[in-house]
Amino acid sequence: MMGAMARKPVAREAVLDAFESLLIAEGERAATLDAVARLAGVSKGGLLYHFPNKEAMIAVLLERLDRLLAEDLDAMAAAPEGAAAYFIRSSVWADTPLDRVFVAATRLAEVAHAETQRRMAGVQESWLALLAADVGPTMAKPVLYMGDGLYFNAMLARGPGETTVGLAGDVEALVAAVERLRG
Amino acid sequence: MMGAMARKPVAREAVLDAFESLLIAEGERAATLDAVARLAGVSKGGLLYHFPNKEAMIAVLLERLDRLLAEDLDAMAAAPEGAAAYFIRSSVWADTPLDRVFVAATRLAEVAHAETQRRMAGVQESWLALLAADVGPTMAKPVLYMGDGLYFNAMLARGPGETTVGLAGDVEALVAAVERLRG
DNA sequence: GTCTATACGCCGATAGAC
DNA sequence: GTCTATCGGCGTATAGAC
Repeated sequence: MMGAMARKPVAREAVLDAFESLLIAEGERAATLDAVARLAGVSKGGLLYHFPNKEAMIAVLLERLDRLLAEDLDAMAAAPEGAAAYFIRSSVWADTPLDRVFVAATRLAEVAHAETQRRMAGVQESWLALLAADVGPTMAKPVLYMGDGLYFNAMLARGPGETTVGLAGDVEALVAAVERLRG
Repeated sequence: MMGAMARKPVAREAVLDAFESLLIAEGERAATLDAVARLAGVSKGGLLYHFPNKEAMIAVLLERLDRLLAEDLDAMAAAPEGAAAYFIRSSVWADTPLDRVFVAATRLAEVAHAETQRRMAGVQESWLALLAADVGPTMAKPVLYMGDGLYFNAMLARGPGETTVGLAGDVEALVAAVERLRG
């Protein structure tokens, strides 16, 4: 028998993953309940058993964002290369769980979803604080914007996923730039 | 009498402006034909007289983008402070005509509108070329990403418009950062 | 827990009056 | 040139069978 903690049926996670994937690959408009259900391999009715409505699905996605982000902030604070270098390197699209929720959430923020916008603003503040501790308060924003720009470009390319080949090569130039800004 | 060049009725421009405003302030999903028509002060049928369908409206918006962008590239190339400093300063949201079409177009690119994505990629290349001529090939991308990050943040804030007050003060730090990267 | 069937509103677009 | 009326389709959500 499963313990009392063993909830979260597989179907539920599959639905959430499908929602995330569609947001990333095809944008918010394509992430309809129908499309999500199809990709997750359930019916629309089945989907709506797990999530009473679309807002509920978004809310759980944002929980996932919070959780993965908290882990990443710990890693960033403890990074041997320093928070700034860690941040830049992790701003390249690498299809990690955090990359995925982050981009998915960005798609929601872009269509003016208020709660998502609030969360994303909070994320930026957290990153900024750690960057300021590493490279100083005045250079923190330049570094933050460099990382954000990386994401922005990856997303415009034509949705991430297709790893813009040139990008990986740019990271070292960015890390080098960060070193010059340090102090 | 107006000369042969005097086309473009006011209503047509009003519709385009309304479309742009809605994209900026409320995102792509809110920029429906109904909403655009209402904001422009015409009926849906009236709107569809000027633009046979929504794609046509997007196409004309992209023409506006191209036109304003070409002007800005000229100014950037000729800027006394250098292309990089000009670029960073102009990446701050200032509600200029170019800022507005650019953000509006970004909203369309975000929902995976193919043609818009192509145009935006072209824009990035043009900027990159001018930046490379100013700060050198390796530091061009760090500068480009800084500017893009500025836009990204302004858009996440909660749609641009509400000028994130702190931002204006950050510009000098960014310009200073660019100076450090020069070489 | 998962499905089918269905209600209902909104979106894009057409037809045709004025 | 601008309007009203209307259609087909899709997207969210509900009801209820299995």
